[in-house]
Amino acid sequence: MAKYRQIYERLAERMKTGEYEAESKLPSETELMHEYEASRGTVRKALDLLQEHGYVRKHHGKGVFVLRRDQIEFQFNGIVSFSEIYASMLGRSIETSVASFEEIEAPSWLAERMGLEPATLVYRIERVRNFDGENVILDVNYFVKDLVPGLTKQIAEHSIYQYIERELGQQISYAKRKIAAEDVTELDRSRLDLHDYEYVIVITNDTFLYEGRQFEYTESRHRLDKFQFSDVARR
Amino acid sequence: MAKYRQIYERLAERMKTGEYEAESKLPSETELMHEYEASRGTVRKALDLLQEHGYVRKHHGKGVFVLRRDQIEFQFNGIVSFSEIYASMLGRSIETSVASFEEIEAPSWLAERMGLEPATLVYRIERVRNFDGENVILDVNYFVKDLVPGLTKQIAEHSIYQYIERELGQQISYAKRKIAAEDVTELDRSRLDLHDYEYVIVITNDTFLYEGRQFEYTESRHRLDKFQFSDVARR
DNA sequence: CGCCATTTGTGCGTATGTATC
DNA sequence: GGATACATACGCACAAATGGC
Repeated sequence: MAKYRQIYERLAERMKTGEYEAESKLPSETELMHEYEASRGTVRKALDLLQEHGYVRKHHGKGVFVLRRDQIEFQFNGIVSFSEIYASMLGRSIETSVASFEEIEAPSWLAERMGLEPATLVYRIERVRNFDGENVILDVNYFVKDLVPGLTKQIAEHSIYQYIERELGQQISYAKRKIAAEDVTELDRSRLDLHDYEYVIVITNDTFLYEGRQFEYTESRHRLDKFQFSDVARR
Repeated sequence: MAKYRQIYERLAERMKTGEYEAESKLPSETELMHEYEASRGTVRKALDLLQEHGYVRKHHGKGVFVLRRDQIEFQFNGIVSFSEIYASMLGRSIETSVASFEEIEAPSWLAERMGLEPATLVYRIERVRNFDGENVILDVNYFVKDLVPGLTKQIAEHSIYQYIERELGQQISYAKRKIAAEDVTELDRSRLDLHDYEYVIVITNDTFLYEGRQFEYTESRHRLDKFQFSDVARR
């Protein structure tokens, strides 16, 4: 591991254990240089990384200050599937069932949205998330077959992202998300236990690989009362 | 302006105008050194910044590649007031009216939530956002008076954040956000044109200064059909 | 396969600028 | 003004990944 990463991890650990207390000032760059026997540039890279990850805040002329712990706890940032968030927030797990798994030619609206050639093959997957005996979330995923080959129903029952990153070795780069309320559709009614809610919260997700190629479009449709989204925004 | 920022801006501009095309490779660090008469470290800082802001992707041993344009458009990340987002998305401006402005002792639920001493003074502000002749968003803000002194109704009519950062010189550090649907309240009915929607989308916002002190709690209550939230998540 | 040129990644040392106290 | 601390910039050396030969 790179030296600046080692320093980063060591410092992060000392903040987590409380050795460096919240609100306190970290040793100066010069002190850290000696302590870790590194150059100033290396120490600075470690500190930059700590700031980027929300551990500390640097202040020109004053020093580097440890931020309060609770900031780091709610790191729902980045690309996480919403069911994961949901599960972790409620402290319970969700049962997932694959309601539909097919290989189709991309419909025209999808091809246009994703910038695909006509007739590109995609996997279309419907997954229903059951919580406390009720179906409350419907995920409809579209994956480009060329970019995510070998997807199976078994994989879909677990974590597709894990498959993409670990098995295929593809690096996911970024996702565009949109959240809005929509009228309930027939599909929603057939898959979810909607009671008499007339609206669902829909999260659309366009996910891209590192070269900027889009490999996924997903709609995550949540029953109104079971939807919640959290994140932490930083300046 | 720092040299690496100048290089960053120049390169970003050349990508925006299409001089550097999407998917293409940028000149190597050595070439950029000569072109901008800068050291390699400086060029690298500019490139790092470009990557952080989603313009390019660096690849060890291969080069730096321009990402597709549409990625950069939706940069709603960071801390932005939701009305700003909303306005920029529709390409029109929203009219804001301050429906209520008072200085009160923090109610107990708020004191507990924000970790305040009992009887701490806070400003309570209600603002209504009118779009196309309809009141569709109600913002209820609570600001700790000690941390945001001198707030007035006039300031609330414009940008409170701007006041905090420019006039008070306070640095806003991060915000915790939550989005969920809630039943319509009496207050919603009295302030908004709700038609017969029974639910509103509520964004709660806890905002902190750089030392980790919370100075704001806000609820932004949106009529269901007028709510939309976008962001870009990066790994 | 190995070798090599290219390109980005890491690390060091140094000098100077700027903010804070 | 002086001391301290972070910010910027330069130059150099070597490591590691990539791709062509």
